[in-house]
Amino acid sequence: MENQLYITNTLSRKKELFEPINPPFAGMYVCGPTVYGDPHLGHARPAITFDLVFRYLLHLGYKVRYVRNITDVGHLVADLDEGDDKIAVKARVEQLEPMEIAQFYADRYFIFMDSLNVKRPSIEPRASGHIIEQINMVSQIVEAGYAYIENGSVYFDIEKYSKSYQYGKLSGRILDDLMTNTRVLEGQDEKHHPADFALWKKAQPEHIMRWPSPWSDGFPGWHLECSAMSTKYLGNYFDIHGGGMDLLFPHHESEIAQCQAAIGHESVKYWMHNNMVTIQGQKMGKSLGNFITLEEFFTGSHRLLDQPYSPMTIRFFILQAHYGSTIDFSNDALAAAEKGMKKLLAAYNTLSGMLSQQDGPARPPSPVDKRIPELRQACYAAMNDDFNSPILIANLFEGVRIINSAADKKEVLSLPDLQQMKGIFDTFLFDILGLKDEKGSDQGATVDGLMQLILAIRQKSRETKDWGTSDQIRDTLQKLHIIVKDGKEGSTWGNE
RNA sequence: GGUUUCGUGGCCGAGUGGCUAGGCAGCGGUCUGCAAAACCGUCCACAGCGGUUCGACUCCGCUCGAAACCUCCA
Repeated sequence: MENQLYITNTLSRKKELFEPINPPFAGMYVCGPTVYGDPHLGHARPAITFDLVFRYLLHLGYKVRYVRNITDVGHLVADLDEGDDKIAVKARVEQLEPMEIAQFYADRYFIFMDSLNVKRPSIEPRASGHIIEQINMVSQIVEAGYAYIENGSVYFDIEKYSKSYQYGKLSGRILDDLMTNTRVLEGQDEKHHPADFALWKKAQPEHIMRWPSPWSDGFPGWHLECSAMSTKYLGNYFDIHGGGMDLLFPHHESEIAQCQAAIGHESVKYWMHNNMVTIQGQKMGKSLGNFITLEEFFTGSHRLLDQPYSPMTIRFFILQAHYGSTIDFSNDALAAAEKGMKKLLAAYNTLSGMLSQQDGPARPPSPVDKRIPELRQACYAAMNDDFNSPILIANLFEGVRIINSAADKKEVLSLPDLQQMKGIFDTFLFDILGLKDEKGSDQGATVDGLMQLILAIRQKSRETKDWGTSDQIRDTLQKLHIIVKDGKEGSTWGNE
């Protein structure tokens, strides 16, 4: 029980035991970004959430294929030209090729995800590269009788589908409500029913992104790419499909219907949804003028920000909440996250220092502190309980207390104890939570050597009680954002 | 209006029918040349009203409040 992974399945809204369909393989598909704007905090949340899932499944030994798409085509813009394409609209404004825009923002996305230490998925397919697969899927749905063709466009027939299957099972919606509550938009008169959605749209003459198909020159409907690409790379039945909660309806609901209609059965075993990031209690969005890009977070250049926040601070901030909860952004919360994370990393460095000084006075070699295996077990229990990263982090802080107590000589840990503790941090803090120490990486060895020299000189001045020199060194370093800490076994340094 | 998710201490954020979440901030101590850090101790909770129960922050109902989705949006 305690060594088994449970996942909250949106379909059942319950925690279910994770049993992969074809162990030791595991397939996961996550809805990726639409690349028409700079990545913001809202992009970071699902990327980090499913990075955590990816990392943990890998750690458990699964051979994971993680597919995350790039949407570079296919989203309709309802409030502009009907049938237009979001990327094409922006392109026309800026007088650039649509693919140029998509490429630019896809690259930006990759850069910022890398800085957040989000592992690259196994495959990152683009919708524009899978038009044939999408056309094939539309054909399958038409042949199965769950779609109709109007004037070169193809629509999914919700009423027909609902006779055999339940449209709305994922989001809890009822078709009757959809009938009465779906707003009737202009230009939707081709639809037989307001809830029907486009599988293929005929392109207007001025529409730039278009492809030939059996029905018309046009482009695929919004929900199709994920169904086509997930099943192409993961098979007709795969383990996990993830995404933001805002995609539950209609996107994922429609994916279920498309796969059911085209393949004859559903394609996803576990649905996972991360909750939203809010700013001052509201979802961020362009229209609200409150969205903050990742670049603005890293540079501190947005008016709502008191200071820059590093990528790892953002990552830690997100992981400090469970993926199923909303997290509300504030400067106070981010500053607190930053301090907490630094404390965690500092303790790890303390631990490494203790291990590197093992040649010195003998530590008791054998007695193993039972708190340490218990801690490891508690860490696994947290992750197995629906990827509960906040509990995992709380457990690691328990480890921090043990480490610091030992460093303070309040208690003694044996060498195996220290090594085990280090193993826990290596595994959970770095491999699974995916944090990393941001202090200078390339020149790390050089800087460290210089600092050891400076600290040695300062130590001499302290021994002769030359407090002026000692404080001068410390104060000057502080201006360079380097903090010197005087401990019982000499001084150590770290970045502010 | 419908669907879904929530309302926890100064801030963020877990969790549970009776047993300490954790972080940040505050307060008191220990340590220290001073400082920082660290360690120990400590204050501040479970929106409101009913109900079930030996006992509810945790279950049920209602009220109030918030968010997301229902139209592209992570």
